Amino acid sequence: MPELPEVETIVRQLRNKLIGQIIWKVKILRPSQWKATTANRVRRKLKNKKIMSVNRRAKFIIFNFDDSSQLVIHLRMTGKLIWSEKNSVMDDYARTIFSFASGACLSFNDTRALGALELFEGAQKNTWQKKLGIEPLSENWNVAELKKITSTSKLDIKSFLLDQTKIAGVGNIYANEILFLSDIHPERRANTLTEKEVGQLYQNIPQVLQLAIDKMGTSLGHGKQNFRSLNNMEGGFQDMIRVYDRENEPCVKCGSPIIRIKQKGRSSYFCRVCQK
DNA sequence: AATCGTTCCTGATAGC
DNA sequence: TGCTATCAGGAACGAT
Repeated sequence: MPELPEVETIVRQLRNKLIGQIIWKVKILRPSQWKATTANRVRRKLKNKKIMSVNRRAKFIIFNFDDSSQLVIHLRMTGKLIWSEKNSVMDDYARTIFSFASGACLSFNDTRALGALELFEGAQKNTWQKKLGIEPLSENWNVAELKKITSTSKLDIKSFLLDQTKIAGVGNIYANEILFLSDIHPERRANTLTEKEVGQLYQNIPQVLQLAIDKMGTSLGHGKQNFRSLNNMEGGFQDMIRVYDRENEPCVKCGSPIIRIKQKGRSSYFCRVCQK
């Protein structure tokens, strides 16, 4: 499941390929994944646009075009991007294929088809990200703000970490890992955390995400839902996972079995001895 | 305003 | 073995 580190990995790989490319044709095999528009409109609008830059905000991938419009892609659970210098390799799960004037193409593959694409232009530009919270790896990341937003939230801290309007980019794997490293029980209410615990989160959130970027993400999962970055490249952070998907396995610190619970329909994994 | 439950989607898996 | 029911979960959405 692509979270901030996985999306950042893909964005860095895409930059090397996409900047300067001009869209020639867009083949849409699953129109429902294009939000608020029709396949015909997408095809018409995107033709001849030149990609000037590729960026990330939270878990969103952004293509900025020469006319200042932007294409925003969210991979959700199983979205993948496949780059080809020549013709596209057809795949059962190809949902939208971008062909470029250079002859290269980029295929958006998505097994579960939960991913979303949207084109923004003019006044709508950047409105989509207004609701998103602080970026943990940006200069906006500061302990005073983290203290403020935790102290005013009644959410349990695990759900807080997943709430994109609070902190942008953390998903289920890293939320669990961050709480383990911070010795915080996932069911603790955000507004009950001590100053020391908020300090732990302040350090561990960017630290875990940055380490995961260095490892090019986490390739954990079953079969076709396993994460791969551009062109099916495997990440390396799965070897460093301490609690996620380790139910009943021994805690790496104390040896007691890792517990699994559900919070708002999401699995949480933790050590009941180490996390208070 | 903040929080909660439901929905989308399909391969993997558990249980019979 | 083969079938069926359940699960995985990010975020939009409507309800509270």
